Amino acid sequence: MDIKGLDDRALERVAEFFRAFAVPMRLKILNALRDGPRNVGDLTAEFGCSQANVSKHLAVLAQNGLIAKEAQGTSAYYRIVDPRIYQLCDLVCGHIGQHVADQAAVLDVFRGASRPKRSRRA
Amino acid sequence: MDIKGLDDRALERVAEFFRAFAVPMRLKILNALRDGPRNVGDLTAEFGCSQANVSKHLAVLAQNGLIAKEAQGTSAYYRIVDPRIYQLCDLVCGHIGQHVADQAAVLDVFRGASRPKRSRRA
DNA sequence: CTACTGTATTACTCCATAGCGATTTAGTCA
DNA sequence: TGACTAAATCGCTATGGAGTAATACAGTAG
Repeated sequence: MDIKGLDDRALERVAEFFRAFAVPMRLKILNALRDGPRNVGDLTAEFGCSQANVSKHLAVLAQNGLIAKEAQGTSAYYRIVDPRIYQLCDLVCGHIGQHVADQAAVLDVFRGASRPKRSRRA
Repeated sequence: MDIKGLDDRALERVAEFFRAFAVPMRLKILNALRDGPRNVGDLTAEFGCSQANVSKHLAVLAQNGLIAKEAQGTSAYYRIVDPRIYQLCDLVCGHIGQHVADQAAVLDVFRGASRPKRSRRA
């Protein structure tokens, strides 16, 4: 499954998937679901935002196959479908960490720090 | 490097990173850079959109540490910084493929198809 | 210097969507 | 049946950002 030869329609789908991760509140929700299913009221209380907001974000995540809903009485419990998504998040976090470190090194250069040495990067 | 304990500021940063991938045109650009550096004019011609648009997307990608710029005369060549980002894209493509397959299976169920058999997936 | 070329930036329009409050819908219990 | 609770949906505002054309800003050549 390779992104290389995808047509416009498929690329739009991939972009939509990334968009599901592109909102801090949704990342919070995914984090909260790490330790097991939660219902809408719980999450609303935890984040201190409106119930409508949480419900909508959950719908977006579900629509992208990231979480699944299970009704229990009047409650709706959501759970992570595939824990591998956390690997994806961690990959990104790692990359950002690296990027931030690089920027810090560049800043050091501008500030005249004599430590950089290994910034052989065009 | 784990997403679990990140504060709001860090989550905003992670979301921004995902946002860099959340536009089809930017995915196209990343695909185009797979086989080596390209300049702005080339990409503009290839995609048939405005040069301003390409330039702006390149700036966003560069700002997120995904690509790097190298000036050559009046031209600006951009290259992929870390090819591992394609692993990330492929992970996502795989997940989408799975998700689509699941949806197709569900559709089959609703259409009364008696072929599904192997959709053992909650 | 001027003319030319390739990029970046500006000013702008338009659309998608995050967020909220209010309402509707669905499930439960009396 | 009606009252209660939880979630989903609706109507709305405001903001972000993708796209464009036009302009500004290099670098190069003459």
